[in-house]
Amino acid sequence: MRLLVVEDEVRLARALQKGLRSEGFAVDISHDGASGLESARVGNYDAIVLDVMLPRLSGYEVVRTLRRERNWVPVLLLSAKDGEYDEADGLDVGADDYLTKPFSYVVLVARLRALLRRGAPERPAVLVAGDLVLDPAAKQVARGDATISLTAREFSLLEYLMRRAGEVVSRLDLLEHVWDSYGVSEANVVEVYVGYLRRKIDTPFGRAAVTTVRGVGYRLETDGG
Amino acid sequence: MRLLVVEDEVRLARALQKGLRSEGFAVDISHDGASGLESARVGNYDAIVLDVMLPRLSGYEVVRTLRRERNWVPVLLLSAKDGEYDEADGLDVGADDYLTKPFSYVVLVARLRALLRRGAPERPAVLVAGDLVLDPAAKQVARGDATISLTAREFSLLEYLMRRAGEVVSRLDLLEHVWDSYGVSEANVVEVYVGYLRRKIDTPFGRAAVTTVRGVGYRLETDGG
DNA sequence: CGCGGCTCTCAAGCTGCTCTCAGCATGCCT
DNA sequence: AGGCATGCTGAGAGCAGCTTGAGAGCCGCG
Repeated sequence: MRLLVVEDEVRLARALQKGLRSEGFAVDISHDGASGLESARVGNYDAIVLDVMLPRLSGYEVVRTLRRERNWVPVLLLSAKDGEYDEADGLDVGADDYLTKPFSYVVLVARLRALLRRGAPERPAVLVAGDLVLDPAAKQVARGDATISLTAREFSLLEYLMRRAGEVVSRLDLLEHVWDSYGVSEANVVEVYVGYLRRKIDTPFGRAAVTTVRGVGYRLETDGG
Repeated sequence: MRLLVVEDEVRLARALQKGLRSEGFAVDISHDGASGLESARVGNYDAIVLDVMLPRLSGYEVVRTLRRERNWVPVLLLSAKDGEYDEADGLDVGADDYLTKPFSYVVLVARLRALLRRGAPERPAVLVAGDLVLDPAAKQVARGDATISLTAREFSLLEYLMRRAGEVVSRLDLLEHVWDSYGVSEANVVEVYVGYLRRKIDTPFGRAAVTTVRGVGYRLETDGG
């Protein structure tokens, strides 16, 4: 089992390396966010232990970036703060587990083992379809390198379509899940909003992620069109 | 994403509804166990937030009943007690996650997101006949590597034929099952549509998946022709 | 209080799907 | 082979369903 430990505090990093090695892990160390990200990309690790407070690039940024790049290596976050916000943020951002400093070494090893057992999570925290990426927590959408700004309604619509990517989703289904008021709305809200969405995520890129299936509904292509 | 919140404390329920709506969820409320169960049954929710201490029917009972009815909607339990027994009970009973009151709103949202992420419903199987593949959920058809675009009627026709692959299906049978209106249609709709279908799934590939059985009907070859 | 942005309604216009009809091709029986 | 029955196909009318633009109401913000 090959681990990467990203931790700027040198003594703690050393201690972890030594301890984990004695548990039988192969352990590499990075001391800042940027080099940690770089190592994570190329290193083919079985798991990563990642401090949140890091120079150059925070642990959050590192996980988020990895997940954007569809790298689902198990990540265990370490944070000095113990606010609830941190935990939530970390998990939202795509980490798999979380420990607050000061942590017990034994607990760390136990959690790591659990992570490795579980393997990479089958479902990432961000939704991906081809070059379309939607981050529910950050409320952000990107196509390729371009960040796309959506209104709340447009975002919900795209999120639901992406969660059911590949399937045809009916208008009624959308009314029920994206608009609270199922049956209340008589008019063609759904059509209108699909139109808005296409103008933002399809037209500028000359590709169609959202397909109309006449008489049935709409389908988001799993390959992003 | 459509959520049901079952919580008897009116102010908390309101607050949750407001907050979750601002996150982009569609939120319904029930104030007791019995009506919550009823809503859960018919509401087609993506997830349910369920208080344990409820009038008329406890949260435990609600989950237990749902699971008995083979309803696997993701459920997050909320409890005022914080003994470990509760958690175990809740999870035993079939809940997917658990929070103790007082809980952090941010954590609730993060856990909900995790639940929704996990709750990917697996798609129903596709129909296969030789190199012909039909996906009812995606409303898509492929022959070998080529994706074929069919109209709604053509799709229904092929789907019915594929479900009865190998059998000879009569015109009357098709009128009844593919065209709602059995007997209404006097003309040769079926022939016409079989024609359309062949032009799309047979002619371009130089093979005949649909065979005419004179005086009887049509048969879809199990080996795709 | 005015402004801008978001949500939703409405109506007009267009696309392309569905079905009919008529004529042609093919198969079957004597 | 001839003649009848059955199935196939091309053309086109009608229309349901989708798209789009314009604009009204509403809310939050300065």
